[in-house]
Amino acid sequence: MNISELSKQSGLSTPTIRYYEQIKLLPKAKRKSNGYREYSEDDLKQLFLIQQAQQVGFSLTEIKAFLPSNVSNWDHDILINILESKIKDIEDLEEKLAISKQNLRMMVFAINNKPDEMTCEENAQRLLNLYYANDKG
Amino acid sequence: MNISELSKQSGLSTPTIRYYEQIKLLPKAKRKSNGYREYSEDDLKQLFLIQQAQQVGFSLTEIKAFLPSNVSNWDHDILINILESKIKDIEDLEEKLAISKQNLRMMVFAINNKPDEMTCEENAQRLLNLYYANDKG
DNA sequence: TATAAGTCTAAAGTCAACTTTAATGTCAAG
DNA sequence: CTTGACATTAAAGTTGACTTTAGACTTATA
Repeated sequence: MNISELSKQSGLSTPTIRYYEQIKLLPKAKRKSNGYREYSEDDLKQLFLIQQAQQVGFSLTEIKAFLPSNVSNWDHDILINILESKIKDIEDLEEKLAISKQNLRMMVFAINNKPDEMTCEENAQRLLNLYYANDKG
Repeated sequence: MNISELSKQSGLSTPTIRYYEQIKLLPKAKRKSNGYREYSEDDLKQLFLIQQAQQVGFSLTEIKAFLPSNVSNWDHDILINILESKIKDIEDLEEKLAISKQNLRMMVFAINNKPDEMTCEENAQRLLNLYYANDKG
């Protein structure tokens, strides 16, 4: 498929795809006789994989290290180590997310239950304190 | 406390703290007679809160909207809506994280169980396919 | 066959979130 | 009373991840 088709299917703009090739996040694309890039389903898979990794907070540089072409050059134990450290990163982030979610829920609760005689300003301060009480204790 | 003390306690550099004031993520700091900024424990709390929000993927612009001073100006229902949409964002991200974690675990497993007669290149391709089998089905 | 839509490259521009620089002022220790 | 650590500002520079621009070539449509 041409680049615009890959763009449609992947949800990435064509300049982004060319940019990924430029920074070697994608291998140099095969070219047709007219010089146009030609892509396969595998390229599409790669792009989905990249997007997924990006969404969970990995930088393009980090992702680069995980491309199969790179992965195959690696020492088994080092690779396992890196993978497990990524799993740990994710678990750390999951914890932070859980805390933040709980804080947000508490804010919703606090706002819904603001005592009538309290001004908005006072309530705001009260929220910040609640937030912190939860955060630290 | 002075800016360097706040820097130490918060883990943010002094230029970053000044930068946050500049973009109004922090209120204009009180000044001592000599012009030095003076901070309190509340400022430290704010910085922790900002860092926490940042870690779970909110931009500084988004965070700005949640500072108590801004929050107090808001319409109750809109505020609740925003908070709940943030909770949803977090839940979406949690799902993605779970998938990525599972994928990483599967890669670890696959690497540990690579058939002896397979080359690294072949194994890499096999991993990508495994990754995708999991991803889509 | 002209015109629009798609492709190419290289280079410049953008935006967020900082950091660095430069030039200057203040304070604490010897 | 000077030296060194800390403070101030405004402005420029950096990095990551793209997007936009400009000029040229190719392909599909009216």
